[in-house]
Amino acid sequence: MPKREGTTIAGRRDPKTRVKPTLDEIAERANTSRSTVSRAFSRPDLLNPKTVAQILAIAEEIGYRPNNMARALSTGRTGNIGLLVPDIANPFFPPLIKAIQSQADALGLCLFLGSSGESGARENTLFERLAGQTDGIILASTRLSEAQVRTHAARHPITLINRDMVGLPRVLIDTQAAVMEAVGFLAENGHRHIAYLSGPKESWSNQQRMEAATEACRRTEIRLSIIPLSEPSFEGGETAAEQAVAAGVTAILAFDDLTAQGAHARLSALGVAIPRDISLIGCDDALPAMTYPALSTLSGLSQEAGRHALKLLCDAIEHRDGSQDMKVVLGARFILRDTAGPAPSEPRADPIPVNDRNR
Amino acid sequence: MPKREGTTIAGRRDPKTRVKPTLDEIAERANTSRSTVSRAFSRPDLLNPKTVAQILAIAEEIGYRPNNMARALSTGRTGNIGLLVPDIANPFFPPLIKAIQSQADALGLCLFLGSSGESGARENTLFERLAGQTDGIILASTRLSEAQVRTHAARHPITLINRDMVGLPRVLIDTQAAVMEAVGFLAENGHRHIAYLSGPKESWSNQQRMEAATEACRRTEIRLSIIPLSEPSFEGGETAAEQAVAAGVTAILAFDDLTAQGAHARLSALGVAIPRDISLIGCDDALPAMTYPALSTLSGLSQEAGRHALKLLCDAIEHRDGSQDMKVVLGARFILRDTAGPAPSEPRADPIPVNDRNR
DNA sequence: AAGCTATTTGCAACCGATTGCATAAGTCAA
DNA sequence: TTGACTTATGCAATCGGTTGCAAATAGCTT
Repeated sequence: MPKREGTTIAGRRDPKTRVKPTLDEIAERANTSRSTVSRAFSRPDLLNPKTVAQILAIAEEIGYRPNNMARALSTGRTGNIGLLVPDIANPFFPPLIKAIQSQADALGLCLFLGSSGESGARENTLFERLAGQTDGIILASTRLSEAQVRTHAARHPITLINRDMVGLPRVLIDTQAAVMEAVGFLAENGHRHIAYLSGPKESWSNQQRMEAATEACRRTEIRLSIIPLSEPSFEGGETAAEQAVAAGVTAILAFDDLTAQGAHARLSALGVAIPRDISLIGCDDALPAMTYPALSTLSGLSQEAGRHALKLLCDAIEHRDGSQDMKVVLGARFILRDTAGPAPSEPRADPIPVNDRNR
Repeated sequence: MPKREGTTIAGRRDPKTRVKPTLDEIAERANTSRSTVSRAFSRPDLLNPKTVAQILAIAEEIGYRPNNMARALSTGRTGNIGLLVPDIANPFFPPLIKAIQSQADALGLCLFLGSSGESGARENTLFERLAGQTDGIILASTRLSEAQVRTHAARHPITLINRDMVGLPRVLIDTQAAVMEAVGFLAENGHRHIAYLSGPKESWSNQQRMEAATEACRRTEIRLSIIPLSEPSFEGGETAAEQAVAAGVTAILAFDDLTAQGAHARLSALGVAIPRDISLIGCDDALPAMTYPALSTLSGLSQEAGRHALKLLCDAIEHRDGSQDMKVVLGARFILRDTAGPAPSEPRADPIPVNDRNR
């Protein structure tokens, strides 16, 4: 039995000595029962309007706030949702989190946020902790295996962002077409050897991009060097950029904007001019025009993704029966800004090409 | 009575038809009572080790997860904490959120995140919603009035970040000395008229910075133009930068890094070279080296702030009695990078000064 | 005034845990 | 064998709500 303020009388605690007002206190003051007070909030249509008014007035007066946890225990609905991301500090996520938070807010839902630090194990732990106190969870760019995700999905409503699994509600930002556009642009501008800075293996987005880049390079007969990032961070981008330079590429396609910025910084430090010597293209448009020169990238759509994800999650929570296969695909585009241009050997405005374009 | 899976028998629901395992199910299988099972988790020292082992084995076998909300209802402890920020997307906050999340995680606490969109009203609503299901709440850069904060603090443990209120636990990032350093640097480099892009009125940080800038300019006899930002965002910075140019300043001190980046973008678009024509200094070091050229700024310390804040909050939750006046102050420093330099009329490496430095 | 339906309310059993108190079992000395 | 202590366990109340069902009251009809 919890030790708290208030003395005990027959039945429940004496309302007068209680600190936080409860239904019972209102009931006593209104000279009615707990059930009636409860209904004044949840089903006022069942009650005499005068009764409702009186109860609401008293509630207001003593500053009553319904206890969410007690309600959840009784109804099985918590009014909370969870969001798990690999890394809050990665600029791709804040806009997404913001979109979800703000929409959840509008729906009267509270948001739990977890950052797994790119670790599947931590993501699992967080999921377990949150599963008990949420109605559903959104996994953004999950690093979990398909089996793990399915296990969780069997016990708790889930929506995925940037992970394609049949049977689960999911929102996908499709960057394949955009990657092809980007490679196409590079091909047309004389690039013959480019690098792709590859992100986490577990990342669906990374797989998609790598696949698209490979295919596009095959078609345009461009040589592609795939350089794995030690981690999808600014520092990872710095290191990888150096390897790209060593490989002798004229353009770099980075896993995301953060690594692209890391690459940018390192290249600049090495005296490599962008885009004169090397063209640089990011992904996600997470640092919109926040960089100078403005980074060429693939449009992000993280906010739209967040909105759709919450919508799908709510649907999934509603009719838990329906194992309907909901899938929303958002198409990204290539955004040409100032960090990508012609290959160095092919001067921009020079009427006389120095090199043979088809060598 | 909630309608759920499972048939009802005398007393509680029939454990066999239940979906989520509860204490009762374990109790039945272990042929013991609910209390014993409960103690096997919370006070195993009170039990026969063999009993504990058996119970844990069964729990493991059937995949038992304690119901957090039931526990919270009974103990009054939720194991959750809340964090309210004005804008998740402002790059100052993600590192702070990340630090808090990761430490909360280590303590086994779950984190609710709310973004108020710079609105005090929404912040209030969020607070109300979270108060019922958290043990305490951290308010980062709150936009609430002192009275509002005190009202909340009277009912719920609170810790403040970047808001100085006597009697409440708070973590302050003191940028005044850093602002003075920055202004000092500008003075020494020949700047005679600078602008401060001023953030939200409710922001303590903004008040601090404005105050320090005013004082430093008075001492160094620099003219200071205070330009209020329409909002503390990239766009706000763009607009304000234009006004700063119109005012004819040679240096800009921005409320934070985000607005500084906005200013940077607009200045570049206007053909103003940085730092040749105008020096630019941000605040918070939120975009560390993520910009090019690297932004001069005041060190952020948001992660340290987050860590301290969670620590203070936990203390406040422990001994709720103690209205001890805890205050942690972190001192920021001026970080000179590439966007600040000599005033334009005073050439950097020119051995023959064109203007009189002491004019 | 009796009969019947429609509205309002209250009773009491839940939700899934925790925990004060009492009882049962085990240990040991006399 | 028995009383005095420990040590382990169980009983049952409690946290603060929700809700199925039944009882009470009100409103109409004839």
